[in-house]
Amino acid sequence: MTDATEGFPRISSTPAYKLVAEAIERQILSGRIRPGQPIGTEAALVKQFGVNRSTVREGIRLLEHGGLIRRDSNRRLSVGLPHYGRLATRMSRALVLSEVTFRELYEAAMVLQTATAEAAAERATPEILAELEANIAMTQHVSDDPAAVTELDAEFHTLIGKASQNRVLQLAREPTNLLIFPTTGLILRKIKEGTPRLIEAHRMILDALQRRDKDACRTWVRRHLNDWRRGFERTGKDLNQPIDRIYVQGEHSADAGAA
Amino acid sequence: MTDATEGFPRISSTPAYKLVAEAIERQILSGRIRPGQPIGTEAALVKQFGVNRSTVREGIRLLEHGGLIRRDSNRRLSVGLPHYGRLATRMSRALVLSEVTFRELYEAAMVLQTATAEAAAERATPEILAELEANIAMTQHVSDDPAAVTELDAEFHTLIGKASQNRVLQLAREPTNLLIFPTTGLILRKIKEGTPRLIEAHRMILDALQRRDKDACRTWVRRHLNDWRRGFERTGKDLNQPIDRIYVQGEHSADAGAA
DNA sequence: ACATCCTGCTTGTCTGACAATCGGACCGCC
DNA sequence: GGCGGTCCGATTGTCAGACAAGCAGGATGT
Repeated sequence: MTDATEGFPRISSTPAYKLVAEAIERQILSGRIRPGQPIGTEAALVKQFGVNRSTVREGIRLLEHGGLIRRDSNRRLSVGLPHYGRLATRMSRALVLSEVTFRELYEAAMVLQTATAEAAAERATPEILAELEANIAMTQHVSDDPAAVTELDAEFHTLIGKASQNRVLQLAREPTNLLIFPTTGLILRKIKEGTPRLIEAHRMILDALQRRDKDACRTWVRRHLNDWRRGFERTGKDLNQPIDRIYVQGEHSADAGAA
Repeated sequence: MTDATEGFPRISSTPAYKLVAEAIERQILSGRIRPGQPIGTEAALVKQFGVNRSTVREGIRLLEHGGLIRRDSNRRLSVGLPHYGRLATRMSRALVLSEVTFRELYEAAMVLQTATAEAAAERATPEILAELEANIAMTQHVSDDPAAVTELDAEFHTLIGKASQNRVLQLAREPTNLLIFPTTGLILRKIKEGTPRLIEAHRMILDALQRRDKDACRTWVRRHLNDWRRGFERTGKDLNQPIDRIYVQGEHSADAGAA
């Protein structure tokens, strides 16, 4: 005890792999390394940080998972922009796990979707309008298949997000999309007149976008979502119940490429 | 093209550490393991999965980073709810890295904050109203210190998020809060009349909340944000410029304990 | 009964190794 | 010269085994 080594407080119990992650993270966030630029190999990082490769690897995993780092085809490391889709998946997962109710979801979706659609009415480009048109045509074409319609519905709304040219809104809106989407499938399977109503709503929304008519846009988006809600209630469910666990997927499972 | 090799999906052998992560993730998402419940030790997982401990560790890191798994004081693993704050940090980081403009931020914030405030007007509890009141009093008290005012401003808006009792909105709104916040600091430092205006706006918003007056609420939130925008422009900046890199922090850096 | 010590268990880190894969150089053949 | 095939080095994914430090809980001495 009389020893000089006794009184020193714990400096920091932060494990080394976290320190490694932080160090690289700072480099990226500060802009010293730009997206797309390669990071050294594991061996190089080992030399730079003076820790073991296992430790470096654990640190790298963190960033890789966070999307700050990517491995391209060569399996080499490079800086990559965080992927919105992944983030949205994780947000929906968090929402489901905290047992958010359908009512909360509905309320938020109403706000976000109307706002996004209004922004889209201002700024939609001809290209996106064409994509929306194609989407509707395709929906009409597969209108017998609820699963396919559901998927196209989700795509439709994502396209509107893109049309808004506001990435903050897009990111905020995407989780509601992901969470509403599975329920839409259930509804369409149970309620026959759901699909035609959905298609009509999409048509009217697109029409409003083309005319740059924000009010009509708002009206039809509201109507569309209210249809969803009515359908939801007609399937015998309660808006106050939490979103079912089943609806959330792990973030590693979304790999089906766009056909 | 006439070749049969054109339609094959990309072969991608998923590395073992990812498989481990997915397996555990599925257990958690499906509800077989509940939040708070402990997961086996590393050694146990090694036995269950039949892979090396390094591999298990890399897999665990992924989930730990994603917030699905936590290490409590004993450093033992247990399931934990994803933390909203962390998610919001990561969202803002993604937005900054994709060079979102202040205009996008402003537009989204306008929508989200008004909607949140309206919801809060409906459902705010006396407890939260008291907290808001205390927050304003404190702001008044430190009105000489722009940094402190800024921090309290951020807290004020987070409280309104809580008052809305809509966690979807809350999560969607938080990133805009995080990103607007540093700029508010700059503005208050430069523009003297900023602080009193801010306090007045907070007062009026709280008043509207207490009267459950959604319209007044909306009006004052809009006014408050417009003040921010005017201040922003008066500091000589342009709404169309991307949000500065400096404003985003790594997610591991928030460690300064509350004094 | 209480304080103390010892003994595992668990995690964080390190050492060293090997197989598979990818990029590139090199070589032989048309 | 262009082409395909082969070999080599670099890099990653995975493994086996080891050790120090922190912590829990039981054994021990008083």
